[in-house]
Amino acid sequence: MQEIINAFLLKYSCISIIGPTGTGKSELACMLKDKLDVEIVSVDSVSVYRGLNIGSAKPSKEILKNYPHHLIDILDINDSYNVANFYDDVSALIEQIKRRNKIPLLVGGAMMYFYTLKRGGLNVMPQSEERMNDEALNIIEQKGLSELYNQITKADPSIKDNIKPFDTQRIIRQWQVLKLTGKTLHNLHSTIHEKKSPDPMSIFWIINKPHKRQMLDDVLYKRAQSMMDNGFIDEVENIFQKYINSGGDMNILPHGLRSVGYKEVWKSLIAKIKGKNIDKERLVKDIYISTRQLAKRQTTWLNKFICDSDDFSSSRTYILDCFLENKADTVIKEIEKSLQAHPG
RNA sequence: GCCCAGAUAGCUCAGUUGGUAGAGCAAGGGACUGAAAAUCCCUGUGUCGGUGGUUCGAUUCCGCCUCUGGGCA
Repeated sequence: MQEIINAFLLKYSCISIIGPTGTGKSELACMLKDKLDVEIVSVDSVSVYRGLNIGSAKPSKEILKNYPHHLIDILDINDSYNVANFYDDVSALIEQIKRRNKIPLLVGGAMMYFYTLKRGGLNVMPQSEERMNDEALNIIEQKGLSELYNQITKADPSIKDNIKPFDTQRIIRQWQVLKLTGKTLHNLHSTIHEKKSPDPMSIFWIINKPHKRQMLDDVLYKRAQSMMDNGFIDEVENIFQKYINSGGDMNILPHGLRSVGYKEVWKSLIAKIKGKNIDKERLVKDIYISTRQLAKRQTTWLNKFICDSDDFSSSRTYILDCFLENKADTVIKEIEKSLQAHPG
């Protein structure tokens, strides 16, 4: 086994298992850990939050005990986290893990996070600031979103090509960056990259997905149902109560709760306060639909990954059928094959 | 049995003073540089319940029928 690891680390920096939600990526990671000396790094924008367990499909406490994951349970639900934070964290982790002579195994479905690794980092530009977000939201409330949009497109009309008039989130971000630097994002994208680990050419990709997205439907429906059976509502309700008791505005979701499943349950808890009963069946259906849409967006990323890059036709990439039986063995075989392939 | 209200896109419903229709959601596709499980963009032919009548022309007006609510017996 040690030989494979040495050979792997000579050629690559990490393995990335990437795929839509519900395709068994985590299970695959654990199975791989049984066969290879890896350290698992979660690439998931929701599992980073403590307390978000059922809805994020986070591995159970027992599993985490035997199969520790980095970047899980590192934040409080009110903390914000973003690609830049992730990029810093993952870079540091990869270096540390390699130094321990183990293979970093990144697993998850946060496609933009992976995309950032694939393109070798972010351009240098200001951090997103909560304070400025509030300022922007204020302007939107008083004068409307169009006010911000007018400001940014006046500074650079070509922004219209990249940001549409109703894209609140991107408009706010662009407005911030413009205020802080006097430059547009587009300008800044042609400046220096923050170059950190890993080198994009040194990532071994495993794309874990079904042949057709629709093949996942059944899995996703059952998953929504079993979350409900396992006390998902209670999980969110506890967080909800604490949040309200500490003076939180229920109409403004804490960071971690702005995600599939959580936002649906949160909404029904607000309705419950107003005297409406929670229709569990309806909720399961809503969560299912929302999850399915997420899987669609993730698949669009994957298609882009697969289509527009030469990297992805190389020996560094393996497209794995997520419904296959012996996935771990298949992956190891592919890794060995890749190591035997032409050097470099 | 009688009275009233409905029947229009996969769903919820607008609408057409008569010239064969459009929103939201869903669905499908796409974008993506510090919120990304986020945010946004593009895509609408459907026997307008059936049938007969009036009309140049009916989804729209009228009759009958079927079904679904609700009320009265």
